[in-house]
Amino acid sequence: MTGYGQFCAIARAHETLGGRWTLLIVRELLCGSRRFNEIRRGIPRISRTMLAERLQALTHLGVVRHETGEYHLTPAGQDLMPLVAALATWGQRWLPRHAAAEDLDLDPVLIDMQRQAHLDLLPTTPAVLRIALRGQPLRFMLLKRGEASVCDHNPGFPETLRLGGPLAALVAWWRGDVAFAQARRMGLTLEGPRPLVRAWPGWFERYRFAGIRSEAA
Amino acid sequence: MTGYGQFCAIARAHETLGGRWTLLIVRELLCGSRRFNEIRRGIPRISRTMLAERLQALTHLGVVRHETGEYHLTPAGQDLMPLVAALATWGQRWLPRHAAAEDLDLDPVLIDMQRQAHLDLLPTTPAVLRIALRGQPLRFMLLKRGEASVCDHNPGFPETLRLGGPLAALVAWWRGDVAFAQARRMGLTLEGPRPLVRAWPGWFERYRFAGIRSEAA
DNA sequence: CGGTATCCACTACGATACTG
DNA sequence: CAGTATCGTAGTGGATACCG
Repeated sequence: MTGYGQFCAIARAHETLGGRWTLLIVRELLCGSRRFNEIRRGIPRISRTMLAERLQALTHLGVVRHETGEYHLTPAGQDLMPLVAALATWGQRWLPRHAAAEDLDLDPVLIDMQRQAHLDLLPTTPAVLRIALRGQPLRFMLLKRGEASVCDHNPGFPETLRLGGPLAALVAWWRGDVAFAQARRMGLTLEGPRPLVRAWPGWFERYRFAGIRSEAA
Repeated sequence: MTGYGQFCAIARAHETLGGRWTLLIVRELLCGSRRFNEIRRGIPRISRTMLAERLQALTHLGVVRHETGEYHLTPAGQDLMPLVAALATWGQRWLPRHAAAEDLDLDPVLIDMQRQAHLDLLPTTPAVLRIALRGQPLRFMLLKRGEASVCDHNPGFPETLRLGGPLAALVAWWRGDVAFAQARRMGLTLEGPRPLVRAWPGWFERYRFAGIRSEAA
């Protein structure tokens, strides 16, 4: 017995979209990812098999279109934005903030930061941020006027800034749980020239849903 | 590997609420069900074990409160309404209407009809509707001013109306896919005194999301 | 890079029986 | 009525290896 046997659109939509990974893939596409491995970078724990399967299912459903190696949302897919936003809003509002900071991957955070950088506020002289968070892989972020990008290796410029400490502290700030100063009190370290360090948090518009107040007991 | 490893509230909310059955249980509670078996009547295919488990999980999450044998939504639970509505809206708009009429259970439809009856439009002299749809269990609906209820056996009044034909036709009307006249062309039959038959469809405010236009190709 | 094919482990789920 | 306990299975999804 696989179906719910219900006429109601809630059940039918859940049968269709409720599978593991599915809505995360939609989120990646809503955020602008287009290529197979680009999507994967935002969802590191999904297997290639699974991603391929889900993308095919979404294509058959009419949510995704696949042409010239790129995946795009159809109108039906774009219309999933309210649903995804409702999920995020509820989660920000009611899920406990402190927990869940365990067992997180770094890359999705960095990709989100890259997406949310104020490109026009970045410094004109390129700055490279070395990101060495406890227990996480080493990463670099290039920040210069008009461009923000993440790489595994230093792109060639001098490392002007160094970020260290626990990922949980970075996430707490990014997600809107605490101010940057408090994230530093949680162990996050940002080192480099004083003016750049002071300016750095302002270079980013935090997580899209960072503004939603927590109501969790 | 069970988690998504994502900081994002979408993933966290989905880990929490995305399991099979969970949102259907929330829907039942949002619609006003309170007792264990009352919830089950709206979700006939869930096992008792599963329902008990899910309710416990929801209680631990702070979405449901259990006292004096009744289940209630907490504020966090009531705040799931926008999410459930977004799911239903997307489903009504984009999922194919024709299909999915196979393999449906009758009872959830009848319960929804009972909930959506205009109690003040029902006739003052009680009318019993005998519901004998092809391949479905026999049911009765008592309709009288101020009360609508569903039972497995005739509650004692004469059967003034008889409903027959395929469940798919009833559902198509209820869900807003077709007008009542067209449902009859799909094989739905309603027999009884002419004035009651004519009035009957007007006694109900159809499915909550019946008004949402389908955009499906 | 962008997938597909195959295999295996696990666990989520349903059926059944039992309790207060 | 309102559950809990136990157990067997079907199906999901991850790992691995392989293609174009």
